Amino acid sequence: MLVEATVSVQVLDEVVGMGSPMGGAVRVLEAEAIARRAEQVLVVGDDEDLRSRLAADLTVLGYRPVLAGIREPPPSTPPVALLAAATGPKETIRMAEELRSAEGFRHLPLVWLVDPMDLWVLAGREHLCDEFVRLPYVAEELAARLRLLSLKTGRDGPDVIRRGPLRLNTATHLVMMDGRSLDLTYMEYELLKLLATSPARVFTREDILARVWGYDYFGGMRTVDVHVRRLRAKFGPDHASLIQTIRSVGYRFAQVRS
Amino acid sequence: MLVEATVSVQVLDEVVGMGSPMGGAVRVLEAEAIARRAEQVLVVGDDEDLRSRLAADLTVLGYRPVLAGIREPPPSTPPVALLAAATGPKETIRMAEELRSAEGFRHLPLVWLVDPMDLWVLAGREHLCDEFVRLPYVAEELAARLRLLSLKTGRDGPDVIRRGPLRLNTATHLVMMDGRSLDLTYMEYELLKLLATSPARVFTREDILARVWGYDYFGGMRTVDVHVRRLRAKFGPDHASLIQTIRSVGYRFAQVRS
DNA sequence: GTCCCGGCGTAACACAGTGTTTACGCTCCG
DNA sequence: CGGAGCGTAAACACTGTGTTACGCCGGGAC
Repeated sequence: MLVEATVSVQVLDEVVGMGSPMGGAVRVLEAEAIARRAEQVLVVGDDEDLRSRLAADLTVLGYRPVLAGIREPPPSTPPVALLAAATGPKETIRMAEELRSAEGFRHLPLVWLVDPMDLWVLAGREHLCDEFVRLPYVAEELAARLRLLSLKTGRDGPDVIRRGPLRLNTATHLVMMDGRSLDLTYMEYELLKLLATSPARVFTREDILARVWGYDYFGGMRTVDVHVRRLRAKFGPDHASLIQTIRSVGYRFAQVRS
Repeated sequence: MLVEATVSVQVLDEVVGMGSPMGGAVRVLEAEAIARRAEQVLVVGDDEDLRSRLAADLTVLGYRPVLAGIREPPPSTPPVALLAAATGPKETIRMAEELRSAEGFRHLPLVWLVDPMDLWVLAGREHLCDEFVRLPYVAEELAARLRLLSLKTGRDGPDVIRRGPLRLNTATHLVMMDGRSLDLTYMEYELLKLLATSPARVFTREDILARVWGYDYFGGMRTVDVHVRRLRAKFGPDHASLIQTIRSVGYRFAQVRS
C-alpha cells in the first residue's frame, strides 16, 4: 500500500552544500533563490538516486527539499509541490493515485518525473498529474516548471500576499495556512489583509477600525480584540502568534523570516 | 517588427504523410488522434527546420498544424495553442511580446520551444509563456503537454470551456452538465460564462451587474442572487455548489480540478 | 388587435451566519 | 497589591442570503 522507501517527514538539510550531479547545468538567479525563502518541495518515490539528485538540485535552486511518506501527516509548512520520483511508470501511477486520495496531499500540485519512453502512460491520467518533467531532467527546467506551477495554481502571483506560512489571494479571497485553506468571514479577511499587507507595522485600534470598519464607525474598540482572537483561533496554536499584541498600542502582523 | 519568415495563414496539408524526423519516437493512440478531429495548432517562428518538424509531428499526433504570420488575421477557427519556434531566445521573447499584444492571439495558450541552455530567459517572463518544451523535443511530450494545456486552461477545443462536469460551448451557446444539456436563458448563460471564465475568482455583485447586465444598468443587486439561484437549480443538487457564495463579497465559480 | 407565455426584475420573508456588546478572569507592571 | 490592558466566552442583534411568489414586458401565434 505504501511506498516502502519513504520515511517520515524529514528535512534534508545535510544535502546543502553537495555539488549538483548535473554539474554546470545549474544556473540560478541568486536573488530569486533568496526571495523564495526556502519554500518546501516534497519528494516522494522509490528511486533513491533520483531523490537525492533532486534534493541537491532543489537546494541549489533555493527550495527546501523534504522527504515524506504518504502515510505520514503532511509537513507543517506547506510545500509548493510534490515531486514523484519513482523507478518506473507503474510505480508512479500507483503513487499518484495514493497521493490523490490521501487527505493531506490531495490538493498539492503533483509533478511527475518520467522517462520519455514512458510518456504514453500519461494519456488519460491527466487528473493525476499537474506537471511533468522529462528524464533526464535539467535543473533549470525543474525551476521553471515549479515557477509556472505556482503561478498557474494561484499559489503565487501578483494577487497573492505571502507571509511565512500564510497565503492570501486577494483575487479569490482564498486564505491558506500551511497549505490548508482557512475559512474566514468577511471582517476577519479584511482585518487580516490590512495587517498582513504591512507586516511588522503596528496598527492602533483606531487605525484598524477606521480602515476596516470604515471611518464613520463608532463602536467599541474591543470589537477589534474579538476579531483578532477569532483569527488567532483559526490560525491554530502553532501560528496564533502571527498576529502580535503590542500592549497599550495595538496589533501587528509578525515579521516573518524572508 | 514581424517574423519575416512567416506567411499568411495556410494549412500544411501537404505535410501529411511525411515521415516524422523523430522516427519511431512517435507513438500515438489512434483513437485519441481521431477524437481530436484535427484541432488547429498555430506554429510561428523563424526556425524553418523546427517548424516543419513540428508540423509533421503535429499531423501524426492528430492536430492540424497551421503556419501563421503575426500581422495576419488569426484563422477563423481558433487554434487550441500556439507554438513558438524561433531560432533563439531573443527572437522567442520578441515574438511572445508581439503575440501577447496582438488582438487575435492574445488569449491563445503560448508554448515556447526552448533550448535548455536558454531556460534562464523564462525567469520573470512567465506571463509570456503558458507552457514550454525543452529542445530537442520528443513528440510524445509535445502531445502530453498539449493535452495538459487543454485541461489546465479549461479549453476542450477552440470554443469549449470545460470546468469539471460543466461544458460551455461559446460558439453554439450549448451548455452541458455531466453530458446532459442544460437549457439556460440568455442571462443565465452570460452570467455562467462570466463566472466560469475565471474560476475561483470572486466577482462582486457590482462586477457582475456591470459585465453581464451592462455598465449602464441600475437595478437591484438581488437580481444577481436570483439568477444565481436559478442557475444552481438547473445544475441540480449535485452541482449546485459549482457556484459558491462569498458572504459580503459576491460569487465565484468553484475551483475544480480537471 | 388580443392572448399566451417565457424571461426577467422586484418584493417579501425566514433563517443561518456574522458582527457587536457585555461580562469576567487573567497577566503584566507600576 | 491594585489597576490597566487584554484574552476568552457567551449572549444578543442584525445583516446578508436563499427562497418563493408575483407582476411587468416583449415577442409570437392567431
